Amino acid sequence: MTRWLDDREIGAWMRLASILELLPGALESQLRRDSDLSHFEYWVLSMLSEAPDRTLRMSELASRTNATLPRLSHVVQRLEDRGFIARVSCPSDRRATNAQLTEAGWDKVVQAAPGHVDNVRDLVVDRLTPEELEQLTAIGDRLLDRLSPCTKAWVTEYRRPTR
Amino acid sequence: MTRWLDDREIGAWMRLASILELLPGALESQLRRDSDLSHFEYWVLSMLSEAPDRTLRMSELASRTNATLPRLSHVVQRLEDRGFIARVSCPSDRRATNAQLTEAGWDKVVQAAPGHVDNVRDLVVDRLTPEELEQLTAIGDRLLDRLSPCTKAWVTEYRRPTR
DNA sequence: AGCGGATAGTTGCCGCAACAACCAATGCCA
DNA sequence: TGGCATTGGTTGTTGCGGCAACTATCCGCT
Repeated sequence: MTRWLDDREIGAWMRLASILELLPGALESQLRRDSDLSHFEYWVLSMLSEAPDRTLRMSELASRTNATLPRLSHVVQRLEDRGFIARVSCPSDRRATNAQLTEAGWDKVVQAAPGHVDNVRDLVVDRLTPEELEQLTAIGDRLLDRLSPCTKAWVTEYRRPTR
Repeated sequence: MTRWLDDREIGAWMRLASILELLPGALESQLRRDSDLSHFEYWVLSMLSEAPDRTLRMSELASRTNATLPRLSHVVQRLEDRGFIARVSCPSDRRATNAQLTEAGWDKVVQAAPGHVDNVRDLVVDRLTPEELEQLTAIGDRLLDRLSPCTKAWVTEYRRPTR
């Protein structure tokens, strides 16, 4: 017996579904235009830029970017071809691969970050009051509990490194 | 001078970005598995099923599904090949095309809807309290104001048709 | 009437994502 | 130490989304 959505529930869901459809494109187009990066590529470079020694294992990088390993593998491949990342086989466990940000990759993030952050502010952060920002955080936690508990765990403890 | 994100802002943004990455996949996989439809295809069929005469102009359908016209055109093409939609050139304006849900298309929505709604409940609606649902609605409105005002207008006035 | 611009859609091409199949190294246990 | 399941990644194929170019119709103006 299906419980259909009532008007309140539908309202919330349609808004979320619309955002799901619209926001990625808005993020992509700025990054593509200004830095020739996809949002996902930016995320990958950004995570590496904050990691100790600018290096992460593929599987760790995958979990921090919410990607599957095959997807990440392809993306890292392309970023390596462009000279932003180097792949180093891990000596202690030779199945594993470490992805390391190159100097050029670091420069790329540094160049891309300001425009991207401006865009995120313009599209999201600055649209919301501090209360709404907190509400969004709480709502996000609820949804991530179901979608991917380990993502939630990692996001919850995340602190921006001091630059 | 870029204003970087502080810890609260980053927290909210990372949660939203993660949801952007994870939720679409979770929606897709249920629909693909149970009904061999993408989430976007479902949305298209669903909008048609609620329209008068089960018919909408391509451009109107595009705006209700937050799609570009080229994208919609491709998708409708495939749905037509599968027998779920018929395209009829509009007599009053022969540039325009009307997309109409066929009987088979109607049956498809009817068959797919319960599982999809269950999934939406499981992933989103039932994870949130009534207050959070209202907060999500308000936050969604704020973001849609910037992302796509006409989408917001349409979503705001939307009411589920009585079945 | 007829020309120019705007509107409505379609088509072709390219790039990325999902999935499955695959390979290689490791750990475990007989 | 040999066999086997597990883990960590990579590769190949397929299908969808985005963009740009194109066609066809309509509208306005002279």
